[in-house]
Amino acid sequence: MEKTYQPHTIEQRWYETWENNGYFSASSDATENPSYCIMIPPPNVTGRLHMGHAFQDTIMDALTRYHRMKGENALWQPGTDHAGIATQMVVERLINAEGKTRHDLGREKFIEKIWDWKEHSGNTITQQLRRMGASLDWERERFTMDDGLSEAVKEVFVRLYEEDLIYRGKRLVNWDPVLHTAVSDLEVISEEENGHFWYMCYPLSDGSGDITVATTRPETMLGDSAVAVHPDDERFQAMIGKTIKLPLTDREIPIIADDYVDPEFGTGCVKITPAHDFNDYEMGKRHDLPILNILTIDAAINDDAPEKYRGMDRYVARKAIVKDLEEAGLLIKIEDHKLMVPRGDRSGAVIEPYLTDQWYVKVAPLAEPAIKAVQDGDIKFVPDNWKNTYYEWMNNIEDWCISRQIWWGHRIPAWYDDEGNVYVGHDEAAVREKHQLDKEFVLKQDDDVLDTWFSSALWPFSTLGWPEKTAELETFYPTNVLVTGFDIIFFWVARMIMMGLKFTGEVPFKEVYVHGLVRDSHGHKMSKSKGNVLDPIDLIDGIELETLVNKRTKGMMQPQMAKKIEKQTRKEFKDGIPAFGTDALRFTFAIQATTGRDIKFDMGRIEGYRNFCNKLWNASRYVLMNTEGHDCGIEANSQMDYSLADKWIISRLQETKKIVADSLDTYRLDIAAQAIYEFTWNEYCDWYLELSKSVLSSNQEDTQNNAAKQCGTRHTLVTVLETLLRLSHPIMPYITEEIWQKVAPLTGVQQDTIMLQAFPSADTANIDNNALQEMNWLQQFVLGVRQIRSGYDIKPGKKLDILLDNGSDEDQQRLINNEAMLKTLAKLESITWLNNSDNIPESAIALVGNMKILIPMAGIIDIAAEKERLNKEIVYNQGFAVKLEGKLSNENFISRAPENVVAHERQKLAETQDKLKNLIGQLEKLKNI
RNA sequence: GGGUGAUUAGCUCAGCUGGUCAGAGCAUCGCCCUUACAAGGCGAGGGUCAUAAGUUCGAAUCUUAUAUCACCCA
Repeated sequence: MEKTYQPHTIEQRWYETWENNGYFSASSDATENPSYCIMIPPPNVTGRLHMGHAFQDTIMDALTRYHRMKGENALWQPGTDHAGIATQMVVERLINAEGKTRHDLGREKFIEKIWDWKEHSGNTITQQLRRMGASLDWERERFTMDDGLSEAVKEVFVRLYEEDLIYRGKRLVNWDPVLHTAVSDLEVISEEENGHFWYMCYPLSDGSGDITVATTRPETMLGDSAVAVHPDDERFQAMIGKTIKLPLTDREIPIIADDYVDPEFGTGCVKITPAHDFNDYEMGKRHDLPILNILTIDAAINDDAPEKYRGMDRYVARKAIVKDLEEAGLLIKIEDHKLMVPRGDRSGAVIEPYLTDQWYVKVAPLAEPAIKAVQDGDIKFVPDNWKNTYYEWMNNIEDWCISRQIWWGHRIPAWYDDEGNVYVGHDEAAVREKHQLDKEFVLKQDDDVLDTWFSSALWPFSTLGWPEKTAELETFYPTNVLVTGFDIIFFWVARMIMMGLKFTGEVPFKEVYVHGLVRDSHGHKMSKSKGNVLDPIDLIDGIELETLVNKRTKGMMQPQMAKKIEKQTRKEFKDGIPAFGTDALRFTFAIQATTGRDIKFDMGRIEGYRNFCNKLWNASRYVLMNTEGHDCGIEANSQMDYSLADKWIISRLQETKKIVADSLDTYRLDIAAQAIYEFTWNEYCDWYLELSKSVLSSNQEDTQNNAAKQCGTRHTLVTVLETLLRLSHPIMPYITEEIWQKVAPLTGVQQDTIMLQAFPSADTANIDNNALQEMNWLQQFVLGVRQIRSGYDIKPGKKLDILLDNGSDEDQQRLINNEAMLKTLAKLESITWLNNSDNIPESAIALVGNMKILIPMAGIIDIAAEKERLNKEIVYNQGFAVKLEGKLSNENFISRAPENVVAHERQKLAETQDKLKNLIGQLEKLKNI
């Protein structure tokens, strides 16, 4: 083995081996072992792996590998979604570069181009998933535009339509005036921007006065249907019911009262534009106001507006209208104002609430059983309180706009005749047959496609072959757990639950594990525009500073930010990013997978866990160096004798196994990773390996006895390591496989891969409480000597002669058992029990229980310093004793606290008092010198 | 305006079915290149658990209020 851990030399090789040997494959046979299934939240086919994916995939892979090792028939289902708008834009850009538009090509040719693109460049992310070590069953990879999944989409659409759960209607949607399509709330990013408040004067029709309204969008006044005031607002009581002569138009609009209006905000009077604002739309419906659309699909003023403004872009019109109002003396003032501006995440254009014909899913009837499934516990959220968020949304759910005005996606299976009648069916032939329309009868299919989330909502069962009754559905549905971020509980999780229940009669998954969102080390969201994005692949492979700067600053939406980002990047990553390897990255994610909402990704941590990988690597090197070519206790005639250290580490291993398994079962990957870290470093490496050196280097006369001890130690070294590797494999697949290949044969196991070995299970019979206690004694002993050694700058290499006093029979026996180990670890030349008659030399003292460890001072220890050290120790213990005494002298404590707690406190006090007695005695002795 | 969550060592976070004068990693300080590992070893320092009341024999942990921050919804 190499002297240091080199991740890149092992990772790629093992992944190929695993994939090529079909180790990721699940069986479709339902009668086999219990099944375990996780659906990957399908990444966008145009996407690249980001930190959120890497985090989420680490969790899913760890769970999948864990269950696979437990012998379950584990399927982690891979696939991607077709990401309607994003994909269309990617390919459109390519065509634009050739000087053409998609309209030059036509719909069919353009879609062919997209498929071409998908074939050749659409799989970046699936390759990146492989770099993460993800054990997805690639033979089952699906795509939301596959034939099978498209079949499922059609089936669902038709059935929902036939049950009146899909309808076509004219409603306000989020409209992207650049892309010319409706977009979902998820695709609209609202951010605060600088704007203005325009105060406009609206004269009353009867000439009795006027009213001032404040608005952030003056151009929408052309579509005003009313002015609203709060019904209790005394200032405007007299005006309610009167009308206004709307400036710049020839319309009259009413003044209405509605308690939605906030009298404190602005002037207390709100202009109402039902066609161009979601709140106004609702108010318009309440008051039966006319809905006047004044914009075109490009967000220019349309022909229903006064002639003067027709054809003007919304912002040009804004200027013109403000100017005209000013000239008419109707503009009161302009104030600076910060407001939330909604922009399309793809186009960057300001989104318009816009009145269009769209297809909708009537959600309320579907939501009811979906709410009940969670209430009844058929689906559990982890952490549990996310169900509140779920209920909150489900109880206030609105109909779902599912149509999009783009070309790439599932085309809506609806046809129109010349009179505009609509026919819905699986395909045109089915429609003709059902409605008995003959061949000559002209039908035209709806141009729109379905929202990508519509097909994603079917993902848990469409990937398994639904609507066919497949073996896969039988075997893996309902799936076990959905792993997802809380940001899409509404958009995706809820919809999968509704669709799953509706079409399969069962929940799509039994649990929803909701994890946090990965942020930068300051807690900021990672975004291209902030220039704080980390690419997981760069953390795995490393990246030069210049390349990183380049990557972060090129192709920015706001190029003026580039300088700042460059500076910040150069400061934070002076030497670029070193290659940490996949396992270190995965471990970092796992140990941070707490129940919190944010994961702040700190470079210090990944570096620390890379070091942990190196530690494991080198510990393994040590084990191999000391076991290869020796009897490790797997021969039939091996004689083995276990030392205290052997029994102790085996006991601790059982406890660790239990914690890891329990934690994985409850989605606490952080606790599992922490337990692995602590066991490996603080127990196996720091104590056990050091103790083993004492046994393996010993040259006792009793050769047979000695051989049995060494054999016991070698056996423990390899078996504990082998178990630890299996225990760690779900989180760190590569390094564990690499080492396991070398270690497993020494335990008598010859197998192709660690992936398919049994996950370790705790055996409580192997927990030796005596060994745990005795080991604690040994550790206290060693620690006591080391503290004195360090306190007096005694060279680590200097071997000490120490004296023991005041020991019990047990202490004496323990010394006999472990003398060799103590000498090795504490670097001791000799250990001698004092007799009463002995002359006690001036010494530094350490206590193990009541036993005193004395290190004679002759020349090495300063008396004044030792006095000071003792004093400090005494003060500390006195403080502790006072606190305990206070507690124990409290009547209420004695009478009300449980007996075992009281007993425990009494015992602590007794121990502390003993300790004080010994320390004070020692101090007195030194004072007398 | 409504809701949810957070506030613990310089930094990043555990601990929260109340009971070892509060734990880890990183960072800091001291000694050490001891043949598994300097990406290391040994030892040390560092916190009135946001604030204030309350419940209790006992509160980081439960209740209420306040402050600050974050996110979601309107």
